[in-house]
Amino acid sequence: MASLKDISRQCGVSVATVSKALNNHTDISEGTRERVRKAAKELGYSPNFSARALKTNKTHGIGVLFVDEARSGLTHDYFAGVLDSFKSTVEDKGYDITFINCSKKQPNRMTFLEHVRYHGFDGVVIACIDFGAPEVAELVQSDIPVVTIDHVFNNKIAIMSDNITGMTALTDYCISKGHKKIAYLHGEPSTVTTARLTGFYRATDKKGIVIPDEYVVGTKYRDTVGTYKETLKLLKMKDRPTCILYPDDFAALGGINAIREMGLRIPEDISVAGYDGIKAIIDREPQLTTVLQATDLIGERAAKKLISLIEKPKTTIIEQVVIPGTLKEGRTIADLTK
Amino acid sequence: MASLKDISRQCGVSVATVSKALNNHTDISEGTRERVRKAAKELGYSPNFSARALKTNKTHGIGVLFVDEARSGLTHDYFAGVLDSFKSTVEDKGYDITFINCSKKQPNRMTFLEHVRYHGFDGVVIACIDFGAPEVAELVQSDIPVVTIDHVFNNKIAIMSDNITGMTALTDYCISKGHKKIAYLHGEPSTVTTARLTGFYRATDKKGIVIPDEYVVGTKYRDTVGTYKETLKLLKMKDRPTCILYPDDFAALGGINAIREMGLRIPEDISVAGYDGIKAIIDREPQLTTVLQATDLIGERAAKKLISLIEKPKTTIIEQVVIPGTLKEGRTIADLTK
DNA sequence: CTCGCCTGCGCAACCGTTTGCTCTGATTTT
DNA sequence: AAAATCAGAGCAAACGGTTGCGCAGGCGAG
Repeated sequence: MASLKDISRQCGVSVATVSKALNNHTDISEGTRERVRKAAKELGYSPNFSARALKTNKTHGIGVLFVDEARSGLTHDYFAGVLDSFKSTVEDKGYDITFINCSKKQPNRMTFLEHVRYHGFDGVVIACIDFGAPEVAELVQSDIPVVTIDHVFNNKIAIMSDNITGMTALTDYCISKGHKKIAYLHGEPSTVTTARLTGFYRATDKKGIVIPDEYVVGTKYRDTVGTYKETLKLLKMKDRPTCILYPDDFAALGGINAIREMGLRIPEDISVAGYDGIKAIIDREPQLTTVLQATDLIGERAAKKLISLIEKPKTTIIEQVVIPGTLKEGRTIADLTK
Repeated sequence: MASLKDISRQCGVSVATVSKALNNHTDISEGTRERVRKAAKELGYSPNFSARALKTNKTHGIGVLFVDEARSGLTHDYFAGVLDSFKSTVEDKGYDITFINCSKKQPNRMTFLEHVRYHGFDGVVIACIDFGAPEVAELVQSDIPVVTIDHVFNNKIAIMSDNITGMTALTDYCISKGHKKIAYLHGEPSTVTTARLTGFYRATDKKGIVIPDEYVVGTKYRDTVGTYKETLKLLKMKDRPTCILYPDDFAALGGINAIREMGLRIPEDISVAGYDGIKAIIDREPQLTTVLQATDLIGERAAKKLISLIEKPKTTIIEQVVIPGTLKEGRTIADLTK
């Protein structure tokens, strides 16, 4: 690989001059600059990231921590959407993204923080992870600029999908269609789940609707087996609900299959709704009623906030940005008012 | 950040000794090694990736080029699956992955190859992209170790999902259920499409089944609008097919909706099948018959091949690895033989 | 004519690591 | 006892690029 030295030799100027010429410093004459540029092109010069980073202590690199229980969050539609949007936003601004290695199999693996320091990432975005893990806390509490998604840490920027309002809207919608016996299979305990439960009860409380405890059950996110089983239980109750809300669109499929298996129709016999707005699910008839999370906006805001924090740490406001979702009315909630 | 120099000062030994001690060179006494390790821990030493990379000319970094028409391939279930598996495999072996910047919005953006050289990636994996783009060709034909997925370049390693056999199996299955009038809405021209068309005709030819040309139509991948329209056309034909095969599971949804809209039942009135095996689709009743692509295996093989090419360039065989898919029998193909 | 300023470029240090070679003192071999 | 070997540690250059400072020459102004 051609280096600055090669160009300097070719042009008969110093390495410093070459560097300045290529970086558009003002103290280089137009003539020299052109000669240098030409030589660079001829020699196939390629700047060296490592050398530059070593000297400037800036990498223009962002570390990404998207970890699912199973593996990375890549196969998780919601997070894949967020990441996709995040990626394209930071790339537009000249940042590159690298995954923070989360392999457990490595002989002497680094902690997340160690890995970040090693690479010298300018900032980090975290999502879809066990936020309680000590390793995550260590990273978040370091001096590295960090933005978290869907989880709030003290004194750190967080981008939050508005789960409270979203769930309230969804529940309100069900109530407005005349449903009173609404069951809610929610996800495992987490920031997100808590918010949605809050939203759920906020809606029912406001209308004075009392939801029996056995209607509200925790199941795993993105798991059809759990929802299948719990749905069967709900359907076999003496006082069966008229409407079942699921942790997410995918998990809803388990419920839908259970309902069909019992010979019941959706929405005539039983109404259902999901959460997320996964295209592969809501595009299919009967269209699932759900709450569409604005993954594009979430990723974009996360990216912009993080870059701002990196480039203007003083003036960047540390805050929780809440991104609203939108109720997506499908055809799986029956109108009982007619 | 503490550096080797800090440790050397603390321990009263040279920087070289510290480096060797931490890297387990054999010419350092156990005593010194221990003292160094202790000091490193105390000072919170973190190795510097850039310095190391600069010196050794090795980054242990892999560049990833997963570009969709829309944006990255992250929201594409198939590629997300492949990438996820790829990621975890290389991470287990101590490699990190960074996306090759494909933003078009950057003022003076680098070409893919320039970006790869800049970062000094040890290798590159390419998928889900317009393989005809000159920039991609430039990258592939460089001296950088490269593995492509689902596309063959001359003299380069390629990991291929076995689309020929997969499609043959699917078509055979339809034929075995007594279907003769099989329509195939395939994707836009590409390596993958060509392979599947080959597979399709191989199956029909073998059984001496003649497929009218108007039964075979190109539509976009992962697009429900196109398949919706084309399905309506097929259904309105005088001699309507009994079975329609779609470019992929997601695109199949458009067809399914069109069929339902015409008041037809699946599979009683018309049979359908997809391709890919997207969980959010095939887990729903009636389960879509499809071909499950082995994303896990594809990603893993791509990773292992690439790492082998990086670490043992001499002995690594340049070949096309073909990964079979599996027919997933759902409930959307009617049995006409009974 | 002299002074000061501006323009254009080079000097040299430095970023943190790695590694081949050298040096020293001790131990083993003959 | 002299020579050869060896373990353990340091020296110093090198990787490629950046940047504050200094310096020379040309110019206009006083």
